[in-house]
Amino acid sequence: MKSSQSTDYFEDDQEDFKDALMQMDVDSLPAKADSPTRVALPEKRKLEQLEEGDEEESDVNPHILATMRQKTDKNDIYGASVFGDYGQYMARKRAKLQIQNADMTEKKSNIFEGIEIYINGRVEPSLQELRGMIVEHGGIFHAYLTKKSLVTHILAMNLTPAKVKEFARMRVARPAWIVESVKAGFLLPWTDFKLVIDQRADLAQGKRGDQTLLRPVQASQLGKADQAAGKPATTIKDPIYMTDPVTMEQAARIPSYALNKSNLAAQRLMAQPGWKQENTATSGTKFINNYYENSRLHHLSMWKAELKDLVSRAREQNDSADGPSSGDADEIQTRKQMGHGVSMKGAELLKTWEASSPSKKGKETAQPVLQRVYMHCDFDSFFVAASLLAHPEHRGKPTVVCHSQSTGEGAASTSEVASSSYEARATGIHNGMSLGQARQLCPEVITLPYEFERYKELSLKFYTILLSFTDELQAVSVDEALLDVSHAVANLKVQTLSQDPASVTTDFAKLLAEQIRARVLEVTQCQISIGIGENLLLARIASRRAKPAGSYHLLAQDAEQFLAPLPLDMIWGVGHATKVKAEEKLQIKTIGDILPKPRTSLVRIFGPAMGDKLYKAARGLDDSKLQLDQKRKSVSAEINFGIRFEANDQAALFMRKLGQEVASRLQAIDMKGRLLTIKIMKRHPEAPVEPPKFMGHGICEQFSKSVPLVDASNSSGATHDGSIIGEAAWKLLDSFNFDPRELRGLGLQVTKLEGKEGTTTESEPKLESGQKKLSFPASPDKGAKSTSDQAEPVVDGELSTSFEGLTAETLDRATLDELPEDIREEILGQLRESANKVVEVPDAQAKQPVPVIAPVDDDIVEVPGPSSLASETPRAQQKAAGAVSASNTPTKSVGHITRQLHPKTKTILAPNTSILFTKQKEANQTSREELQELGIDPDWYFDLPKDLQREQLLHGRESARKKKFGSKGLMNLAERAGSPSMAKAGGFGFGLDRGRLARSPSIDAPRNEGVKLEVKFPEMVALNLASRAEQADQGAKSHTKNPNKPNPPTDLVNMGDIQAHIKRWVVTCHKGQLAPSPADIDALRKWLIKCLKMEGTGTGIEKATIIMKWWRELLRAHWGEVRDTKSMKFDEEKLGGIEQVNEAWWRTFWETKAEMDIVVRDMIGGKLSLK
DNA sequence: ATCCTCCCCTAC
DNA sequence: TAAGGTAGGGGAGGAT
Repeated sequence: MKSSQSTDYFEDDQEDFKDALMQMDVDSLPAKADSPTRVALPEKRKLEQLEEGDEEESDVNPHILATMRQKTDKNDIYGASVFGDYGQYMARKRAKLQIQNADMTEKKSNIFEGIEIYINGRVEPSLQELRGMIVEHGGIFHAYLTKKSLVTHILAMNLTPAKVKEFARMRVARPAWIVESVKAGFLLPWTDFKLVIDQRADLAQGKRGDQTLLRPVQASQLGKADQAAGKPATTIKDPIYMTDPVTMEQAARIPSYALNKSNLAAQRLMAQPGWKQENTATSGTKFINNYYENSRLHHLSMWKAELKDLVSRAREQNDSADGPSSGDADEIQTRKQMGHGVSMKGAELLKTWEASSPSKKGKETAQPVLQRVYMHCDFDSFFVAASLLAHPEHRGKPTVVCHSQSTGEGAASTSEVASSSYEARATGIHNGMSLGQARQLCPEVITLPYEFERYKELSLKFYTILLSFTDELQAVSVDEALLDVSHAVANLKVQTLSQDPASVTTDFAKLLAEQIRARVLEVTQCQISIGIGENLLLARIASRRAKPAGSYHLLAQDAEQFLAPLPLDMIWGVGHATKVKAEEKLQIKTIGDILPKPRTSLVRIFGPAMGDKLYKAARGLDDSKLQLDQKRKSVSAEINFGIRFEANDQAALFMRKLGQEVASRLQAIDMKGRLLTIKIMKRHPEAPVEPPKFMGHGICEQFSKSVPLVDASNSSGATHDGSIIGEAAWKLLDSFNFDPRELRGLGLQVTKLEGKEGTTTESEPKLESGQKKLSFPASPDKGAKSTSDQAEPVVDGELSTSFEGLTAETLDRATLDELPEDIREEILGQLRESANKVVEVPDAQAKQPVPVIAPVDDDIVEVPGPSSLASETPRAQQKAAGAVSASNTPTKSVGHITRQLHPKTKTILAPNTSILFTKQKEANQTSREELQELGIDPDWYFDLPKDLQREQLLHGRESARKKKFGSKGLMNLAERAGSPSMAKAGGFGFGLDRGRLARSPSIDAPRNEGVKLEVKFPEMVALNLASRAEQADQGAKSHTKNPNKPNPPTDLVNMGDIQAHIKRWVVTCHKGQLAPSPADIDALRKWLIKCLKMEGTGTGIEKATIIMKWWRELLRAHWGEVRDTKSMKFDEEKLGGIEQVNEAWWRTFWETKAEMDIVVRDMIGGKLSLK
């Protein structure tokens, strides 16, 4: 590993800080040390922790630090400094860089950047050697321990009792930490080397855990002594990792795990029937919805599915664009020509060039092989980075993202840290630990709430950019992707060489990586790191080394040496279990330890696959390929949190709801399954009734069982019927005869999937036109109806936050052309605007990638198929339409804009399509007949004020036109999830938060509701609630897209009117046993959100609260409470009918509440209270 | 031998 | 209060 390849920080903007630097006293750094001695690596370490190991910025030199501190109140090294906020943060970064550059001769890396160390007592290696290593790799050595706060860590091999006490709040590590980190090339978690004074062995700990943590450790911040009883205070982090201890074995790994300790707070709450009913799985649907909305892991999974689909469709689009059907795909073509990776031209040229070059000869000439280049790109502490965009004041401070926002100092929160800033990691905090543990390590740690919406937006931007470089991309997760940039690199090389032949020695892969990084930083304001390698193994490992904020090309020739000192689980696919097995059976601790082992031994112990993987990995080899276009093999849903039943009817209700959940997910991707497997977690007899983790499952025994699913209406028996699945699920659970009170986790998985017709594997045969095979059968695709007389497809909001949207907004020209001119102009204008935002400098600068999203989707273009489909759900329609039109007409793209790039607030307030179209000025002349056809009650209609009548009418017409495509507004999750686009996406909805939102009314409730009643909620302005500023704001952005359109109605000026309006809505729907229509829901939600955001926060929130309470009361009065355990016996008709409508209403209510909570949280923190 | 089922393991 | 999901790879061992 050559340091020359190490990360480059902010190489672009150094000048800005010249002056800042001038003021700084840049001392020469100490001399270098000699090579470290080899030391065994600690056994536990996790990838994430390694990542954590790299730290963020801070000052390089004590003098600078001191200077900064002088002007600061806090001693916190990461605290505010003279430069203030973000500016200073960046300044320090640069300052550091400058200094490093100035000292280039000595500096080997930045491994210890931000680390300030004091060495206590005699050490081995010697103090001189350690000091050399520290300084040489970017750290700061302190000869004296004047002010403890200036030192981030202390190195020692032993401590006197007095010192133990003195260093009680410090991080004390063994010298091996430095030695091993240098050897590894990046900062290893210091906790792995925590100095243990009293050695009792200890051992491992939680899997994710890293630490070998010991107990008496330095008394460090952690905690006090060790734990002994399951005091939360155990040593350091006692991971009560959630996911962790499920079995007794796992629990045993966690020294501090309070096996016998019950969570008293939880116990107390659980004792309250009311609380339990409201907050545990006992409440059924409400709990499920709420839970999934807030589960980060659930979101992670959903996002991944969506992104895979996004990428899949992007590739598909490109494929067809390559084909003969050039036609309208100009955008695609353009992108291909401009982009780096799409065109093969460069690669071909390069092959030719290389083939003809003297060095390459022989058969290669005939078939030159393109050098593979893979990149692993991911964000640096994604969640935190995302939140910091809105809270720049916290930059540079130890920050974590978690659910609990309680400020209580002593609060031993069991909320899990999902993401931590590098500053936080420097204190020993790491992802996966509880907030309580984090607070022990760093009492002043700042907690930020989740912002799922934002993550998705950033992710879209990220993927959009990546796709502009290459479409050979594998979505790994919301913040991570693997790229095959072989062609892009080749292109860049050819391009550059043709202009500057002298640049042969340039590392074009790294050059490209920096271009990508710069682009992502520019667009997202977040740092990503990129690892480069000729295979996936190397690329993934290189990205660790690249962090934070850098890129690193791990050359094959250096691979073996680079990998040797790394812990086994740095290898992708190797986790805790494998690591332990390797150590126990073969004494293998590092990747290098694998080298002497024969392949046969490895295979014998780890099996053919893993054995071979390890054997190759040690040699830097890996033949795995990017996984593109995988077909779905299973669909599942499980909840292992908050499961606390009293009786079987509650468990039965839950299983049925879960069955419906799984069914919904199957329907969303248009698949059916033939095998149902249930997974049960039951409290371990020796585990406390209430585990340490609040509402957690604690230590459990697990069971599973499967049964074939049989759907009489389908020849193969495969089904996606919620009733069938739900009933089978309950039977399975019931067959175990478990005491319902002992259940702690339940899950359902459906396998043996098949597509609409035939098996998943081959559903494409039916696609006629021998076009290229569409990799994603379920994806409808761009077959836009040329004849659509329905303007509806041109949506804007719809894509907005959904991933598909990201994809690109593809507009059907014909559709567009049919729009009234003013509206068309408006849309095009917006698109242009967006485009400009994204595309840096339009035009032909051939080298800059065009950040335009791949023209993937068609959601927009999608038009409902023939009327025969009308009776199906929106999703089904989409699917069907897609299936039919799939390979024919290529999409006509008018523009590809990523609406996602718009600021969040805008997204939220942006008018949805329905408004757009509704606003068309048309006479509101109608007849009772038409009204009835539109599902509007004539009497009610004529009672409305004129403006409202118009709204209603237009809305009704629009709805009728788009039939069930209803929710186009999509600004809110709910709709998004329910949108047709999502359906095809294969994801279950994506709502930003929860798929189910979207689905709610449209899927779970009886069909044909949506169109019936359309209630248009008045614009905020009309309520006189909005301040002048708000009005101005609205006028400027969120208002209507049609400038000519007059302001909305002004009749509803008081709360009473609004309430009456809602009442009408609820009552009318109740009469017809209709679920709320997406359009109405959207309208109400938008109204509420606007209300919340009004100037003078308090007022708006208060009014919104009143409305919510009012709505809730109406629901209670007309629909009653949802959870009626009595009527829970499975009755298909019931579930399929009224009960579902009922549920749809409640779900809508709670989802709306959740959505508002998000807004409120962003505004003032906390949630909306409806008490 | 190969396939199927029931797991465990891993990743984010 | 907290929100410990979800999908795919693959191994062990039995059925074919």
